[in-house]
Amino acid sequence: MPANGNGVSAPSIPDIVIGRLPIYLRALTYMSSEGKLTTSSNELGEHLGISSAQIRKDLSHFGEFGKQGTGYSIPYLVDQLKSILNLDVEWRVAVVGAGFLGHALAHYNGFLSRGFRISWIFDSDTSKVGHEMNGVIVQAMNELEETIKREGTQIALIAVPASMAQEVTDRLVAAGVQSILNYAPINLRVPPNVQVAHSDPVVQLQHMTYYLAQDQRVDTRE
Amino acid sequence: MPANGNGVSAPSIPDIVIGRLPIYLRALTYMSSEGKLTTSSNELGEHLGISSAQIRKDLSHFGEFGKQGTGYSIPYLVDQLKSILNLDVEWRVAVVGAGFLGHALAHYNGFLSRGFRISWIFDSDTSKVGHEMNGVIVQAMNELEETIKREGTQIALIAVPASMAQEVTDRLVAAGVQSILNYAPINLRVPPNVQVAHSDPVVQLQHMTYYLAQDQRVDTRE
DNA sequence: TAGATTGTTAATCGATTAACAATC
DNA sequence: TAGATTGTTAATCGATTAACAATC
Repeated sequence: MPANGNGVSAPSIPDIVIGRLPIYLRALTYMSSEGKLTTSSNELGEHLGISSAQIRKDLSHFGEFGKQGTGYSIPYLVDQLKSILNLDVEWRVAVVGAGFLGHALAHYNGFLSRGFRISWIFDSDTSKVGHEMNGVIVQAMNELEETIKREGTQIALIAVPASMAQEVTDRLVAAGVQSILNYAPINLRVPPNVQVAHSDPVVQLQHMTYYLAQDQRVDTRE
Repeated sequence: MPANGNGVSAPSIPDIVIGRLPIYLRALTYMSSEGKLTTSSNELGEHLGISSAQIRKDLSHFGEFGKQGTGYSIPYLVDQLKSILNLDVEWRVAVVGAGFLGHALAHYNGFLSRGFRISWIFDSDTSKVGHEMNGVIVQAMNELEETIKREGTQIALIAVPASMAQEVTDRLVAAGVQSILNYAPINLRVPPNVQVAHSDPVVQLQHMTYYLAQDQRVDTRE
């Protein structure tokens, strides 16, 4: 679901293709860190468990990035993918909720190296407000709207309890946030111009338990 | 990708359908907590932004759970979905890595109410070993194999740095783990009989930035 | 040059949707 | 009974794959 709501019809690229580009970028960055300078659609596909045809088809939506006979220059393709994904500048991100999860997000090193900086943290608990988390001062919830509007914040991570998540969402959206990564296990209602992604580990685990044989489980009877 | 590797051909149900069942279950549980007793494919679809036809088709793979004219009993459908997903007993889960993320996972309340219990935590940092995290004692990494084998652990969460994730995976798989939820931002290699799910917030954010207008971003030049 | 690999086309495959008879 | 909604079929839509001419 593109959910970009910009109303642009035209040769729109399938959202499922967009969703694979960050995976390609991650794999190429990894290859680069291993010292590799070139790769082929076949090699990249084997690394990811994806067919080489799919990789070539996906990339062909955006241009011609390879060379017959030799494949792709990794640094060049990394640059191109970053540009396509609007990662040529750093995105500043707000975190709402300074509990265990907010804490983990604030300290996660993986954001900065891949285009994102946790720049604001909000929490309703006054005992947390004013304290620093990895260089960011926790702000009170009543400062949320003013800060988001003033700074033009477009991206927020929701790390509050499920019971608060919709209310927080409504406030973020009203203040101008365009993209939300939601860690609360509920379905958020947002206007069509706002993007929401979900992170719910239980959904992922429940998907996997379908394939796990019952007879191998720990028997909790007595 | 089913990746269940059990080699069973037959009237296998599409993996994409399996992946939606936990979403349905979550929404139905939410409706139930709101006091609702019945729903229709139309109402559930509106709640989730999915067509009613898709919901009926998905459920039809497993049986007939509704009544013409009145729809679905929520408690009954919840029970059925839990049974299909093998959630009628509690799954015990191991966490590898007791950093900020491992800490957040150990303290997350959402697991227990939805079928999973964090029962073991491992870390290589000897200063963490022996300390309690939400009722679980952190064990040393060299106890991993023995514990996993003895307890028959089938599910593990990987919350270690990317540089350690493949090695940890290999050890988990060798010890008998069948399903892995990986929080490290690298592609794990596993045998075909082992399931891997990824949780990488940066991948989700990069997907969304594709749709964010460049001219609205904060300009970091100057 | 010979070998390798791209970008693209057409064919295949699979998933979603629309429609409706059945029936509560 | 009349209205509502299911489960299912067939049609549509979209995504993946196989194949290959072009060319590095």
